[in-house]
Amino acid sequence: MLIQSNYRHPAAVAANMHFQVDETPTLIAQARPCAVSFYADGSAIYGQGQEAGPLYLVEFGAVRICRLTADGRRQISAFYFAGEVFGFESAGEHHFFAESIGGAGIRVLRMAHGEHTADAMLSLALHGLTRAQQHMLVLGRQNAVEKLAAFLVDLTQRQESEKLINLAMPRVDIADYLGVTLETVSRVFGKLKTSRIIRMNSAKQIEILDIDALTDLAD
Amino acid sequence: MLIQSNYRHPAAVAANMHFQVDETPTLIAQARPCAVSFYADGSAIYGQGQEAGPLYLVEFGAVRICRLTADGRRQISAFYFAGEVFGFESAGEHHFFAESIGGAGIRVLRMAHGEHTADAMLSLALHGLTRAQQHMLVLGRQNAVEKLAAFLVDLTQRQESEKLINLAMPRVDIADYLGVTLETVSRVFGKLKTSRIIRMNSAKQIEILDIDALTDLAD
DNA sequence: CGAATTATTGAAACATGTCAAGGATCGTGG
DNA sequence: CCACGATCCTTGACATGTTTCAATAATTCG
Repeated sequence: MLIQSNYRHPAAVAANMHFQVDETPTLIAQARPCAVSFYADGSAIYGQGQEAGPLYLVEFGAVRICRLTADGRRQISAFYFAGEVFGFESAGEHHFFAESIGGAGIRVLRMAHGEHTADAMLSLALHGLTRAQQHMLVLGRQNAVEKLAAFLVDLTQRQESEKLINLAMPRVDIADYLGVTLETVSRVFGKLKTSRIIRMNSAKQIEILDIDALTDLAD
Repeated sequence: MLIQSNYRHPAAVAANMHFQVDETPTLIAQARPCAVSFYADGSAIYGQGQEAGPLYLVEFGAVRICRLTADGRRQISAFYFAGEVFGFESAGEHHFFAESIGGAGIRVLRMAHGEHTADAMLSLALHGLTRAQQHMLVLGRQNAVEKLAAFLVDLTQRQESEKLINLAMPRVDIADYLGVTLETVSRVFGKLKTSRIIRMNSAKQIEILDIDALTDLAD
């Protein structure tokens, strides 16, 4: 009928969560040290149905968390970048896929049990919940321009540079994150360009020219 | 209809627990007993910016969790019914509103600190996160018919009766939960009626005639 | 019973999706 | 280093689902 997801998935999915920066050192300190694994572009870090347990720290690159409908439409619920932790799930098995975007280095954090660990994880989980609810507002109540503005503002806040954004993911991933099509993403980028709000040095590198205008659009 | 202030034992409400069924008794056992408060239709149980801390158990009635955009658009991120627990937030202050729908009895659960409490809360938070992600898929990738079907299927699974649904909330709340307008909700109800998938005894009472068809639509 | 609220239905406008073509970019091998 | 194919991105024209605006009907409540 309607809304078609851009990306037809071959198979995998992952977990969920967002990280709380403050708690990350605590978690890492309590984890048993593990080597960093490299995941090639598109490869699954974990998948739906797989047993959950460890957390994952992104050392470099990016990760997407996604879920599919029966007919292959895809929703990306979150992106994770260097320094961020993901992999939360209900104790038991994963309900989503976690996949590398353009190649990523991932460190596994095998958590010891204990009160401190539980507190740190709770804090992370609650933070993720808050982010998830914010994203529901974007998905349910914002138009395409507002969605993309919100996405860009989020990226500026999570990355080092205030002005320059290097998009790790292709348009189709942005589309599936925002609940639109990749064509719409492309068109909105065009509008933001002609409005002099952003400038594009290349398809993957965005320069923020007017962060106030962008913030206003984002809500 | 109203079960006024009669405390329902956890075991008795376990059947319609939306959150992790197993953990609710644990939480209640660890909470210091508090009286049940009544919140009139539309009144706030807590609001944005307010300090978070306790959890809340719905004794009767229903609750909506919502957030507004700057220009007044609203997104409801979750409903909670009798026997369910809500009030999770990042430690600190609430980022959303919790409001009574049509009058609700709420018991405050003031949690002790400790490992068991943290584990139980973590479990609840992770479950909530999984639900949030599922709802993102609905908001971002499903059309109006699929959205409403998913909503009805969810209700049948959370309420006692398999066939009869008593909608606690008005059409506008359903609309704001599903990210559509109330007119669209009404029109989709009409389609489901003419398709013989549901029947409406009144605007608030829905009879499921073909749960398989509904489940198929929901995905 | 009447007023206020809530729900339904219709017609038209609009945003976004769909389909299609062309252009840019990237990586690889000659 | 260039050429080539594959992938990714952009843009246009048109179709369509949903919103918007408006009017009527049903329900609730005092």
